[in-house]
Amino acid sequence: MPELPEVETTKRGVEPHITMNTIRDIDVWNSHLRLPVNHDLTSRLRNQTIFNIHRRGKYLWMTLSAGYLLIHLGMSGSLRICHTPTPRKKHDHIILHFDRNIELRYHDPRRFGLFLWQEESPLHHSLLQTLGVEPLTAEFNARYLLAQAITRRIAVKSYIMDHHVVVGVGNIYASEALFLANIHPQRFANTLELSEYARLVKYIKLLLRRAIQVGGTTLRDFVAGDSKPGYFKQSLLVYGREHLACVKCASTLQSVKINQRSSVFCPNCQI
DNA sequence: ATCGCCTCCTGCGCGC
DNA sequence: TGCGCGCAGGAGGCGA
Repeated sequence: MPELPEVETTKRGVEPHITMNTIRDIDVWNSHLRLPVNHDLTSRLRNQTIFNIHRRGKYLWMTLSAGYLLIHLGMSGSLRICHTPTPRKKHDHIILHFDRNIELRYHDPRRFGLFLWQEESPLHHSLLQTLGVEPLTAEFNARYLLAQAITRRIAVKSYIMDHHVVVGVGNIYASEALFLANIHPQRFANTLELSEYARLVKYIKLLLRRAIQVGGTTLRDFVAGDSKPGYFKQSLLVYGREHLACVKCASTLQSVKINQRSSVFCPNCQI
């Protein structure tokens, strides 16, 4: 579910409720995530104050009194703020109980996410060490993409979704950005020119910024941290529109599988 | 070094 | 109404 805008929206949604608030109790209903939740999570977190929350790629991490909490939402995860008492929903796997009757709930039907206590800064964790540049910084630019692509004979769509290159570009935004930039998703990454990467960078930044502004794309059950649904989905131009008309030229949009991921594009506009 | 395939898991929408 | 099937936004690990 979450791409970078959803994760950023989640961060902003939960931030005012949990920063400078203290965890008093922890319920772990299911510890079987992508990596198992620390067996001693409850004793580690009890009576710790959360000082701040950060995002790196699609990872969220918090600084606590005596350590760190590293969270990834996987494909179906979400965090939400509840006020005691709120009935537990199916797949609410971890509940942090704070002062002021506030709860932070980690909900994840597919359990591809992470919820890890860390002694050291998560930035040193092997999972975060190999991440590429943040898409909304100056480091992410056409020259960088061109240089990194020299040895990459893979579909450009797979290339921009590779988080060792740039973080936070998932299937939806990759499809949308390639459409706006008029670039065919199956072109090999090492065949694009600088001007093409410049267009791609421009539209990736534009799409991500816009999605963050409106609070993340709504898909299925995504609800932002403050329980307000995002409403970006209606502006998707190709994702989920296979067989419909291209908004630019009215040709019929096609779908191909690229690395097991459905990829919708306009065969006329994208070359 | 690089690439593509597989996997973890549940829920949903579709066609029959 | 019920059932089986394919598909889903992530990302690490594996063999080739």
